[in-house]
Amino acid sequence: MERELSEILRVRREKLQKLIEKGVNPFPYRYSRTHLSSEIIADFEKLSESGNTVKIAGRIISWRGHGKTLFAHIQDGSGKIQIYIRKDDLGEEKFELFDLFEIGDIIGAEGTVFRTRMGEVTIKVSDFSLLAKSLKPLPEKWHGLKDKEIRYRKRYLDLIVNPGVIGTFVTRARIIKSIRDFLDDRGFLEVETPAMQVLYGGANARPFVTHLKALDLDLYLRIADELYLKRLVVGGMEKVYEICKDFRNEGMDKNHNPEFTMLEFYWAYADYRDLMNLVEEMMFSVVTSVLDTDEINYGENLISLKPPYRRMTFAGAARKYIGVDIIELDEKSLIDLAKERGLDTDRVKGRGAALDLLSSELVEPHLIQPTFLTDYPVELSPLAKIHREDPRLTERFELFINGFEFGNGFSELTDPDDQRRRFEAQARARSMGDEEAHPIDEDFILALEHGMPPSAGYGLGIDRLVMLLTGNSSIRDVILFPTMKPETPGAGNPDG
RNA sequence: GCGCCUUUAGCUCAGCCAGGCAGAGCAGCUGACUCUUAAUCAGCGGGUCGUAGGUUCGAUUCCUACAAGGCGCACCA
Repeated sequence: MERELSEILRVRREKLQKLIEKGVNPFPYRYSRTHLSSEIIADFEKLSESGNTVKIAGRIISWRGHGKTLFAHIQDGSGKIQIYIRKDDLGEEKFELFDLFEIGDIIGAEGTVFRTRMGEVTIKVSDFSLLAKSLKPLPEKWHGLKDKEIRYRKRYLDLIVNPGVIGTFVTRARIIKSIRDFLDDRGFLEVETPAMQVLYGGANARPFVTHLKALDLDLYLRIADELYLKRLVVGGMEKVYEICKDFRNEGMDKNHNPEFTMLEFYWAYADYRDLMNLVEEMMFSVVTSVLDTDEINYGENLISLKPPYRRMTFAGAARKYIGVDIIELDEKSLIDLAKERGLDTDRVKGRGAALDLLSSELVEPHLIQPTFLTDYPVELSPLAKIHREDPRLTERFELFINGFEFGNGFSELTDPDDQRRRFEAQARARSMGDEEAHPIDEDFILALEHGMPPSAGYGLGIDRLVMLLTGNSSIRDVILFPTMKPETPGAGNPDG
């Protein structure tokens, strides 16, 4: 230690030392608890009548000393409960030992259950032991920990002192479980595909690159698992899904973290219409099993996730919200239209990008209640099958809720020759400077050449779904450890 | 990537506009208190004012650069 410890830290070290001198192991091995705090509160009547002893364990989060008695709250994984300590009950020596404990310490306590004059369920402690000494002070109990930087960097503190944070991540886990249950129940098989790929694909995004020394080979972290899952459909896995991290080397903001969690599933012998029915059923199943309701308050909007969801074609929605049949326009007319509506068209390259801009800016914000936008222009969808009634379109849809996209699905392109032509169009866009355009994946085309059954596939950003169902407006609040810069330059280098 | 804002005690925040000994509440320490609950009462300690420069007799305060974070815009899921 170069710097002198502040008093607050020095006192904690001194208490640790005194405990050791008294023969107390400040970091023991185990504790047999009989109840969680929530169980004691739930079973209070029975426990108090029987007079049975309960044993709990957790962190001291508050402390109210009264001379020869003391109240404190102990927080465990299920909640918190008050303990009551009396010198008369414990004897002088034991009671004074408690003086060496403090807020932040993890202790075990046993005793009988009663209700205080103010009505709070409380444990009257007959014995206790130290389970872990805390050498750092906790953030304040009343204001909590507000500094977002510390909350994200030291999530453990956020979890200890800010009520509701654990709940967000419990909900997250339930959402993922309910998706698994839904798909498992319908015969989908969960699989794992490579996170490190020789060639990336399945989305338009810039990838991360890493290097495998053993093979002296550059590898890409996956931006999507689509092309691998479709290879599995070729191989006869007719219903597959994967929930995994994808990695995209792009901007970060409250809707984007460089690593994020995606669900993708593929369903052989179905088309995008079947898929929309399944997706709305899945969304309803998830929200009702997790929240016990099909309605969500998000911001100012009350959103109902009860099927059926509104379905509008891309062109129809544009006619309704823009008043123009944009699908009939060429690139120049589209850009003129965008400029006319005050949009920034500087970065727009190609007809597809112009259509995308118009829809994103002028249509999608209107889609508050769940809406499937269908039949996207072929330029925007290099992996989707051509529409059976209009060769300018694909059989693709995106689901919008509250103006944001909650998934992207289509009748999968299974014609290897058409797939090659689409890849080649992407390659041209790439050579024109579109860094996010799809690279040609010969190995994937080869797989299609062996014959892929007609299929429908869907992708859903899990983090955004968690945001929707937990009412959080930043992706960083639904990811336990969001990506952060190191506090000091070089702090991430293990060799110093 | 651009713009705006933030960074002061362990935590939550004042102070800065108009330069002059570094402040409060909680937490901590000492004492009182055997049903408190933001316990109360009396007293005490605690600071690299984000980092580095500049201006000045003197900088937490003014200026510049840098760093981290937040919000908005742009891009994306």
